[in-house]
Amino acid sequence: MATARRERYRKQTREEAKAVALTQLAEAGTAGISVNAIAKAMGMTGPALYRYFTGRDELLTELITDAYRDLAEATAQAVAEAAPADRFRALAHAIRDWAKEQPDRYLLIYGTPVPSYQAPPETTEIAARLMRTILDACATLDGAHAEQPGEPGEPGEPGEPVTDLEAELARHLEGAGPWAPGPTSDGELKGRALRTWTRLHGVISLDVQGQFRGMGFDPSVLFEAEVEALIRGA
Amino acid sequence: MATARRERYRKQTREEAKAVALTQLAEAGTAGISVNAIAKAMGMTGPALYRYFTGRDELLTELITDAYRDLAEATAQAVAEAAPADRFRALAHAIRDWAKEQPDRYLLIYGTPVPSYQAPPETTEIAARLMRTILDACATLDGAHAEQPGEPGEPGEPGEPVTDLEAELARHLEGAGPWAPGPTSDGELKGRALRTWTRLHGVISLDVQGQFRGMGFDPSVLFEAEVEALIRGA
DNA sequence: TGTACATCAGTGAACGCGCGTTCACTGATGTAC
DNA sequence: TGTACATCAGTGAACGCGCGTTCACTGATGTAC
Repeated sequence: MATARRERYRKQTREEAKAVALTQLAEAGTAGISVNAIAKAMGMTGPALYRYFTGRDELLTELITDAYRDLAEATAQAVAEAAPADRFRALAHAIRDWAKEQPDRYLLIYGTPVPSYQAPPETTEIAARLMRTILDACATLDGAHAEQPGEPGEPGEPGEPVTDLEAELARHLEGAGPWAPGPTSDGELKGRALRTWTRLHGVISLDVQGQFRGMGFDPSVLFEAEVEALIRGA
Repeated sequence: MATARRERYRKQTREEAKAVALTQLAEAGTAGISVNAIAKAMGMTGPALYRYFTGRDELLTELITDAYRDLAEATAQAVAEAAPADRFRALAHAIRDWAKEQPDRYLLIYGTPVPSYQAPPETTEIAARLMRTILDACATLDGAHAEQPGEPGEPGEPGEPVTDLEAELARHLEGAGPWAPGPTSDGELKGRALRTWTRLHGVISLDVQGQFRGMGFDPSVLFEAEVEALIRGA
């Protein structure tokens, strides 16, 4: 079918538009992403882009979901490829590496939310995928048992539907008491995952935002210290 | 002098403008802060505001430095008022409380940086004041000695010039090796302060950005856990 | 292989809008004698 | 207390700009016979 070629071109143009949008994001932030400017950069006029996106919001949404998916996939893959004992470290470094390579995309999803922009529910679902990978990685840490659905040995299988993380978290947390210091209860595991998330985000986001600039120390050393502290179970 | 009254009105108008700007910040983010709209909300025309600010950038800068100062002062005061044993907890809660009360101002200074906006050096200096308070609070933790200039007993004395934190940090870090696990060396103290900063920021920023929404757990419990972990020296 | 028709990509003009900023000007408020 | 002058606050018109989005239209690319 010749229609397939047309379809391919279509996809290609969409991708190009998003790529240009990302450079605008890097240069001028979310507010700097402009339909007209993207079109111009691609050598066409503004309205042409409306053949590919219903409007600016759809483009933005696409950028966001892409970023979530990208990060989740990169992380899941890194974890899957690592030896069992290295899984947690692999997780941490995968997230940080991704963020450092594409700071603007990281901030797009984990930075200050775009005001008056409501993310579609789809977004939350993809975001949960990363959380799931973190959970699995935490389960590989010493003493943690592995009764998670989706065996920790193969974390983040792509096709598998994401379990209802929210409800799961809620259940475990109210069941075991919040982060009870008992020996690796379920609540403990969830707490670990959450703390992993927040701590990694703490170092990564401040680093990526340039808040460490001029402070005369190596952010990656600080990051390493946090990772080891997490492994130590602190 | 009648001139004093005029001066007072002037200051008052500036403050009102900034207050309106803050509501705009809350509603539409940094990009939503508009000179014309602020003026209209105050019942005057756009150009009138140019009697009070040289332009939009000065207004923005003022908002940012105000936020830094406000947070630093609130924190320093809370620490100073606390009993020695409670200083660290007081620090942590002061920062979080401030952020939760004024999420937009917190994100203004510790969120995604305004693109193409260069903060004046003055900003860094004020930001260092908070870091200084954190350092002092960390020094009150078990085993830490207190040879910091500006006695930890009275942290954050307002008038005192901020010591060159950057150089200080660099010196200590290269001197003692980065966060050597020795018993409360200077490097260790600095590492603690940094980790305190990044961890608190991790929980606070994600919370304030609404990333925990719908996850079915109480963010303040997570925060508490992090504070206690920091005190435990983990 | 050729022709008739449908679908799609892209253009150019136009819409209303709000932005930051400048400029010349009017009144009001202050100061000095 | 009254008058002459200087300073300041605020207005209204105008500048150029870029934005998202719509609309009618032209060509090109595909499909069906």
